[in-house]
Amino acid sequence: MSGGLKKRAVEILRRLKQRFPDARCTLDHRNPLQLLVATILSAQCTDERVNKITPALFGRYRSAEDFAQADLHELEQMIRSAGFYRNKAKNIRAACSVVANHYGGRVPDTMEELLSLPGVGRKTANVILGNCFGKNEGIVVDTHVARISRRMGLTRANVPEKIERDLMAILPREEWTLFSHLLIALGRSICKANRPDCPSCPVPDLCDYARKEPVD
DNA sequence: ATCCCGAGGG
DNA sequence: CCCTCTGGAT
Repeated sequence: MSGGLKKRAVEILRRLKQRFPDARCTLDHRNPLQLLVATILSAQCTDERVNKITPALFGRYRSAEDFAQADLHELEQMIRSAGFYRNKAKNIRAACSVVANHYGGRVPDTMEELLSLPGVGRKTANVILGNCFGKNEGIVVDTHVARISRRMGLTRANVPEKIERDLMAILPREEWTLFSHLLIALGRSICKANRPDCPSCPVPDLCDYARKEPVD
């Protein structure tokens, strides 16, 4: 059973909150539309790079309709440095076109509606629901969350959907959004992909990886 | 070389 | 399950 696992997860959460009291969404945005665009841009690309692009982008395109009518080539050039720019430009324009034409210019606030937008998967939908609408419909599973959850023994799964389900089963729902931000903060600073700095980690005693891979 | 808050398609 | 799409930072 997962009774012990739940307690462990809650303790991990408690200590991470102490260590990263300011953990939050690091993508710059002022409204759901901007977060939608920024999140599409963030695929396989750091938030810092997305944040370098968005000021000019949001100055040039101010509404879903603006994005929907964007010249594809111009949009591509503006987001070039985020990588996958052709797909992303197409997805931004297509998603905003649906928002403009089918949702009256407002980004929808349900999982089902968000998933119906082209270029929006579970991950992007969770980011928007959690950070714009205060909803915990699921847990954002990015590469950090996936890697750390496995290292800590909170899941053994590899597929993001399965990892998400495992995490949802052991974490209090009201903490789902914060949990992602905390693990991402930990992943960027300490629990990195190649050389995790276990001695600096606030939860090495609760982590399978730290216990069997003692550093130095 | 490896990694970055992915999604869609085969 | 696999693959592709892309560029910049380290």
